[in-house]
Amino acid sequence: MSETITASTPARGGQTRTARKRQAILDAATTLFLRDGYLATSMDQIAAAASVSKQTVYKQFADKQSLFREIVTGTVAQVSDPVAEQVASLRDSTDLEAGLRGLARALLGQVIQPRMMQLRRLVIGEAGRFPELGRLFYDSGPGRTIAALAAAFEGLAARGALRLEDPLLAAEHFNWLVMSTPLNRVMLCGDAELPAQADLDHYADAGARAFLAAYG
Amino acid sequence: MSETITASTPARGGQTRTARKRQAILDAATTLFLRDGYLATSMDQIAAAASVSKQTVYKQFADKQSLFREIVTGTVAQVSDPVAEQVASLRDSTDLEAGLRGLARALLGQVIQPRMMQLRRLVIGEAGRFPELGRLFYDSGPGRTIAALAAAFEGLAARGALRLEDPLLAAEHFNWLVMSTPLNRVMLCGDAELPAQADLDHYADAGARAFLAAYG
Amino acid sequence: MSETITASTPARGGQTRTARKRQAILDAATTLFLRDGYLATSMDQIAAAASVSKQTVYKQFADKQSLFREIVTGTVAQVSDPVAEQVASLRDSTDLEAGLRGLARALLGQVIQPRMMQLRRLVIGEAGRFPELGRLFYDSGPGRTIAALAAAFEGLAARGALRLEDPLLAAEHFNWLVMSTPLNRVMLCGDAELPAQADLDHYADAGARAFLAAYG
Amino acid sequence: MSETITASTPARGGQTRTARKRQAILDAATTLFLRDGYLATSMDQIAAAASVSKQTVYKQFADKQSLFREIVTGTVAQVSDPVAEQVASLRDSTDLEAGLRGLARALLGQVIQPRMMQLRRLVIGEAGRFPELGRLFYDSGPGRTIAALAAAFEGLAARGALRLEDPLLAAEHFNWLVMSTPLNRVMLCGDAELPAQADLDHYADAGARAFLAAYG
DNA sequence: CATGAATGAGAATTCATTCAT
DNA sequence: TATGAATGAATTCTCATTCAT
Repeated sequence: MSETITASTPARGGQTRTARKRQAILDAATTLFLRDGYLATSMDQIAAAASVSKQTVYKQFADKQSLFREIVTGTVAQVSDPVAEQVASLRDSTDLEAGLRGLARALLGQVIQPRMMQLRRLVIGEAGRFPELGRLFYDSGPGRTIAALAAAFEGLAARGALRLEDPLLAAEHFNWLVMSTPLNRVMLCGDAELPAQADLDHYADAGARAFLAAYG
Repeated sequence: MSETITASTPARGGQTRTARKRQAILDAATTLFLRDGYLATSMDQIAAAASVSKQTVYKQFADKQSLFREIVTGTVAQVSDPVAEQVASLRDSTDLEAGLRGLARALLGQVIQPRMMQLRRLVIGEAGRFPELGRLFYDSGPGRTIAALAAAFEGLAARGALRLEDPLLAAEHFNWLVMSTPLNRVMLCGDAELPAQADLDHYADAGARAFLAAYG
Repeated sequence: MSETITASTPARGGQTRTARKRQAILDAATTLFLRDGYLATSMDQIAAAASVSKQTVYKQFADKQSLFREIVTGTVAQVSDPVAEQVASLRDSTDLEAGLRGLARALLGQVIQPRMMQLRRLVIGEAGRFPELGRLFYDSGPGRTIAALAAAFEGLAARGALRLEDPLLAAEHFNWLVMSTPLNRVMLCGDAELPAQADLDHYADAGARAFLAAYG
Repeated sequence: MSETITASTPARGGQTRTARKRQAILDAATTLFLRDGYLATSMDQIAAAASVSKQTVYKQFADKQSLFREIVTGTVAQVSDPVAEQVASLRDSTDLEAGLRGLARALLGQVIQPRMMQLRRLVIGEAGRFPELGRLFYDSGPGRTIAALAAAFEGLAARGALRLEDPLLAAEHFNWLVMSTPLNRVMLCGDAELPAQADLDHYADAGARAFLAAYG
């Protein structure tokens, strides 16, 4: 018997047609939700942007809230991963100042990405409607980074490379010294205000330097 | 200014009836916008909450956007005032550490108020729709505080009480060292996460201490 | 001061404009719900039939269910009243057979009205969605009639005019002897099957006669 | 009739796969239509409940109305059969009272079954949309029973066992004396109101007794 | 032949805004 | 002037039915 190609033909990219459509919906919805917010984005828009019928959207996602939650959860997960490794590499750094400066630049670079800033604005703006997403964002974003920093700092303090009593507090201080200034400016004044790379580096370096002056 | 005599009886509080209704609308709209956001608040709700007909709302405010802008502008103005004085008083403080600690507590106390946090979330969430409000908030909030701090720090540096090259940068560092930790936590995790007063003081003190360790 | 005619001008029929519109909505909705059922009647249809905007409908009635409940409750009330009096007059009737026959005709006449039959069908058909309406209908319709009959029969039995042990049971028997035949036929076969007045009288008389044969 | 050989393997129960699917659809649709009504049941639900694709449903049944008609017709047929025999057996009964009482209990037992009550509610509720189903139900249900009763009663009257002029009328009276009370209560107040078996027997006995008192 | 997608419409409900009274 | 009604469109979600794969 010849091999019949049936129903779910696994076409482009090894994905079934359904999975491809699902991905198109997720992509479209991500773009729209991040740009316009939850209420200002309609399911019609999403379906149109994904070149998919509304039915298909509703067959894949129970309702608008589910879709939104999935979008935010997924986007958070995408961005929260790479941070931890960078923090961990701090322990082995021989030149602490250089290590902190590099880390500062990396962290700030992560956080200041347009996509990341939109997500932050979105989550903050919808904190009333979706409180669990705010907490999720905190835990996988700042919370996670700070926890990793605290662990690293504790190690450095044990080696005498840092002088500190409360590693968590020091981690908070480092984190926000490095990124609060550009973060808040961009968050409130828009991506138009996004500083040039040189300025970002300057903020990062200055934050690392101030941290070392206080805890070095 | 001469008192305008209108058809309306100038009753309670020396305000004309029209002015009183206008105020009722503003109050109601402030509460609702801050709680539910721009899109989720309807003109019907506002009129009902102000015990006023919808027509009256439209007579006083051209449209929803105007009303929203006025609300945000007004609320921003209310809160941004008292900060400057407190910063200015830093110059005359004999005990710098105590002065900074007091200032830190005061600033954080201002910023962490529920009303203030709601406003911040609202402005950030609507940054896409009302970019000018984001900038306004920044300029009358963090921007203004930081500018005042920079001026004060410059004076202290001139007196040799602080060691710094870039007063604006130092001001940024002080500001965010003091409030970033609780601010971000509450902003994302909700007012439920609002720390107790003792914890707030601790954050403020720790921020001031770290600042002094770096710049003192 | 001249008497100003303000806002709610009490116009036609002593009703305010709002009340008049409300009544128009109720009338239209009654007709449509009775004719087409709950699900097959749309709020658009109702608004159109009442020559009223959909907004006006929703301002008067919270939602479709509320409107439906009000319709059914109101229609039930309209029809359930006149029965009791007729039953009560039975006690004073000197000619029991004539009295019962008259009562039978009256009861059947009430129940068999098209409006009443539609209501019955509607309530039965929606018993799943609105169980409370089924009970309401029962209590104000058959239940009430039967209770009144039972009371009357008890009196007659005390006078020796009827021979019975369980007045409630006798009341049930009388009621259904009189109306089950035409009621069930019309309910299932439609108003097209509605018997002529002479046939109705015949059913009523035959029911009363059978009742007397059993309980006389 | 020759057994058709199709592409499908004639598996379980000697039924072809197609026939099995058809049956699954009918079962699922029966359950859903009886429980939720015509409009509130969607073809999607039916397909899902039958574990069959929607296309398969439409391959077997032209449209929703056809499927509904088939459901109701079939369910009516299932239940209407056993009644006739029981009625017929009345002729040979030596003890008329016992025979009537037994028949009354049997009839009521048939009619009061939950499945039967759901069907009755469904047919009544959809009488507007599907008038032919109401008539069908009447003819195969009450109509058929009453006709059989009339025939039996005529025989008994000829034997002098009953005293009656209009056998059809007597049949109607017997039928409704026996079941109207519980039937109407359950139909309107829901299956929650379903009387216990003892109560049902009591209604049946009382109905038979009243009938005998009138016609014996 | 059967699965998922598409269609095209229609449901309930809400909105910002503007007339009429 | 201020109230209720109207407008007209948009929202989320569902439906019966039909293609395409």
